[in-house]
Amino acid sequence: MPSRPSNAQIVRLFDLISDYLALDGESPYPLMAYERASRTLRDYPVSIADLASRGGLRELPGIGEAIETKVLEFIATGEVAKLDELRAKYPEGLLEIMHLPGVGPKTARHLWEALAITNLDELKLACERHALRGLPGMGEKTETNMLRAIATYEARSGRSLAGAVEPQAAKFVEALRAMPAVISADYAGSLRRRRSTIRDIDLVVASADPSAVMDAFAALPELAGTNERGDTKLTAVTHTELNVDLRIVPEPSYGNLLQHLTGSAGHNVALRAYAQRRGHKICEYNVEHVASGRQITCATEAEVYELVGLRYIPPELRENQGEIEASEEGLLPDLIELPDVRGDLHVHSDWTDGRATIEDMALGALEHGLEYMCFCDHSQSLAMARGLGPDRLAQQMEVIRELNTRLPGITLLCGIEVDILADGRLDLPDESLAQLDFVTASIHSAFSQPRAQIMKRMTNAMQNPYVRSIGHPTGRLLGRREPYDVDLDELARLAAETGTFLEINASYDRLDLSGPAVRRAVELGAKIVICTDAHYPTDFDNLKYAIWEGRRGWLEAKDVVNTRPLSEFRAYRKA
DNA sequence: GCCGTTTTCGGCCCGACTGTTTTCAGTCG
Repeated sequence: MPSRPSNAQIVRLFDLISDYLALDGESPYPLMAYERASRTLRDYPVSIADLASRGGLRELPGIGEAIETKVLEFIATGEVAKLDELRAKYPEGLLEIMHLPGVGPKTARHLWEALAITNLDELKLACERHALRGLPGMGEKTETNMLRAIATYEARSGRSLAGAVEPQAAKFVEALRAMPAVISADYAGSLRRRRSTIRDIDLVVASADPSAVMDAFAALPELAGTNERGDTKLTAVTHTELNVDLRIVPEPSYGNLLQHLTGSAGHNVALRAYAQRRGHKICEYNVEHVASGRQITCATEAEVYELVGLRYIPPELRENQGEIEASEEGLLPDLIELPDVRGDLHVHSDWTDGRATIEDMALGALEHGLEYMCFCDHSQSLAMARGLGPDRLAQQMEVIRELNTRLPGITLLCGIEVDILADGRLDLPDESLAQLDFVTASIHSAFSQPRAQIMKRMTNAMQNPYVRSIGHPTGRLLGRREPYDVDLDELARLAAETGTFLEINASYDRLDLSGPAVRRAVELGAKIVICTDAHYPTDFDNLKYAIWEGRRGWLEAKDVVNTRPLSEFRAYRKA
């Protein structure tokens, strides 16, 4: 009997089956069913194998008889016959190829059949040798685009989205804090610095009984297994195939270790050099006063910084980007916090690609303590999202205005996320835009245009008197799509000049603008709006990710327009 | 392959744009 498979192994099973079926030319609906099942299983927090063994699998949405049978087959035998059949027909490397942006199953299979390309390396070589342009439907541009896509793919290298991982890390911290032997617990590392992508979860614990903590931790149901275990350190792997490092120290050194493991490496090197010049030596267990040889342990991180003569530096700033100098000179920013945000100006509904009604989205915003919110559904050119033309937009306005009269506690505004078309025109006439309280303009097409054309589109949009903000200004999708070729400095200058706001989009696979871009934009005089781009009522929870990204960009509430009460927000005018 | 106050078959968000072409695959949220 094989050992119990991890959730990630089971999820991968169905990802593979649907990928191979796509190569095989199967109709799209079984594929969609496998993909849906895969998403459901991926989000399931504890052992799927246990659930399946109890016969509970079919209670999950999207799991029917066929998929349950395959999970049980996999648990019993470690194999699935259907997948083995498919594997025998196609080289595995085709799957990577078909997941490149701009490439699909048909193209991947075509490349294999016509040029015997079976993996990314061979594809790269073929592009470099211009072997693709001889094939029907492919040309010079195809080769360029594929080479760029391969480069992006190779750079992503196994990092996970912080927004997908943080809830799990927070649960680990909660579970640790509930253990009797635990005095303090936090996550550290890049997750604590609020990087948008992370490699693993670092957990730090203060306890006098490390062995008891490790025993209890290793038994948590979210863990698929443990790898190594010493006296003070344990490494494990979650069902989602994320590595978790647990470090345990005595309470007096907790601040030292937390500071050390939060990093970044660059920050710690700079901090130690700074401390050395002031006669101190910092290590992960204490701060040593070199002249006297006295070693001082720090129960809190703040003490570490105080001991070397610095003001406390928030984790988001610890990237060796001038934070030590700013701390020394008393010039650290007064960073924005989640409760500072009073309104959300980018919310979708089921009138386009949102998944909830206008009323449910409004209630979601109300429950999250927002004072105002603006519906900005898609405009007509985004047909797949059933984007709004002038007539449906007018109808939607009536619905929103009516609801606004009978929903106390929150003000509902009418807006649109209008597409900036490939030629720079907006997707709706000014007469429509003029009716609205707020207009966000976004690029959703022709991403690969040269910088001059992208900037022409941005300029046209920002110079429109009704466009109040630019949505997800660079279009990046973390780990999946590079930003379009935006000149950030020019964008920020234009934003400042025209009085157009720049968005921090809170979707955790966007976080666009990025922290560093925010810092630069504010330096150049741009004002920021922080928006969820919510498609579900629960998406208002994502606001915190945009706050984190903003904090990484040294952002203060005063530079964010939707931290203002509604009356002040309304008073902002375009230049 | 899943689902059902459309219950055991017939739906499954749906149309313009891009790069390459003369009929189409893939992408956009």
